[in-house]
Amino acid sequence: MTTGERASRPGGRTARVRSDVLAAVEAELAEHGYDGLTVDAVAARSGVHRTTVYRRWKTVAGLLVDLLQAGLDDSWEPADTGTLEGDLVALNREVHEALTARPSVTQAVIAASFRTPEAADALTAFWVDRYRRSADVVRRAVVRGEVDESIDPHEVVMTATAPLYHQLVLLRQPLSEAAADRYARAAAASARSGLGSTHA
Amino acid sequence: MTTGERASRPGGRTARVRSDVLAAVEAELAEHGYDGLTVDAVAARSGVHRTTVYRRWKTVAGLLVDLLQAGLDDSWEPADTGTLEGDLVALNREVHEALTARPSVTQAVIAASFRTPEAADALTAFWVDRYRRSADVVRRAVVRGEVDESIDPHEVVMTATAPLYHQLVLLRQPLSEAAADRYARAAAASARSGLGSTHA
DNA sequence: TCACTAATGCGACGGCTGTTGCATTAAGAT
DNA sequence: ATCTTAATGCAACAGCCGTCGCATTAGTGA
Repeated sequence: MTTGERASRPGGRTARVRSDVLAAVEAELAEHGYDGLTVDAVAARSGVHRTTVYRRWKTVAGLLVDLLQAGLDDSWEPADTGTLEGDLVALNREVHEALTARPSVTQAVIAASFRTPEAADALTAFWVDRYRRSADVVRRAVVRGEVDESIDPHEVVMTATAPLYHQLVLLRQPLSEAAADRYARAAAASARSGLGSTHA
Repeated sequence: MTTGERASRPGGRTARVRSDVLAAVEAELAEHGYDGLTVDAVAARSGVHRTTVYRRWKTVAGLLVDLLQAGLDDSWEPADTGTLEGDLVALNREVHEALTARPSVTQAVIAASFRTPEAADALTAFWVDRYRRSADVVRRAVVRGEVDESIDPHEVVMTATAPLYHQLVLLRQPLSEAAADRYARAAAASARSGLGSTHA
């Protein structure tokens, strides 16, 4: 992210068109979900011509990718509550909120990632970045002496969050916030007892 | 599944058309993946007319759903190795195999489930059934006295398998069979130490 | 064997998607 | 102010997708 945007003519109109289109994408997404997201509808709502949208964003997935990058909060970092369990619970609540929100932009982007490789790559990059940052909660726990250094940070975070994605995205079944908390606590407990060690 | 097939005329041609079309779907899927799966291509390859395919299966997703149901092994049940850990490892290897196979019908069906509600419902039903049966491995462990009866069977299985789906389907990153084994063992250990209790 | 009719084949159509060539507008430089 | 040219607007087009009305084929029962 923070990809310099070195266009040869980044002037007023171009920028205005982009923000108008992305706003339209978000609105259409909210109204009709990803299935109802059409280049034509976005063009009509934004007041920009169809051809322009096709030329700059190529596909519907491209629009979503751009929206994702534009809205990327580059300063995101996991909350620091002082304990591994608290950090993981906070993390899982964020994920839970993102996946159960109506409409869920996250769900829409996931759907898009199954259509075009570009969307898939953008989403993978986004998540790799998020998981890399999230691993800090485990490293902090190691520093505090809360867990052993042989623990694999990535796996701990994965263990905590994976059930949420699995249940809400793939299985498409309800999952309470309490259940999300439970998975977080289970991951924390597992790490503290040394079960997440890479050479266990 | 085992839905009686009470068509008003289930005669020879109808059955032949169905098997020809489904065979074509499988072949097309193997060659071009889900993205390249077209009703027209399926019709051409099977020698059945476009209109017929549209009338009986409605959409591409419908074809996949039917393929899924036709190939459904209705007698599936989890392996019984004698220990919870062994059962979960065996389970995770099955999931790992299904998700890393090329081409993966499972991956294709997942992709389809993001397009039409019918495919989503079929997939959800399929998975609910699988997880219900899989929960037996935990119930057997309870009977053996291996784990406490307060353990939630569903959550144990979920904890073991979710990371595989998350890593291979959503994050789209490689995952070794050894890593799959590790997640299975972690879930087993967590259950044995009582961390998966519903009232923990 | 013969009628009955469900299932399929066939051709054509309307709608939507994405592309292309050309005209027009407006940002940036002199 | 004027020029240059990137970015956008515009209209028309080809291609694909899904549907419809009607003709034909082939199970099914008498």
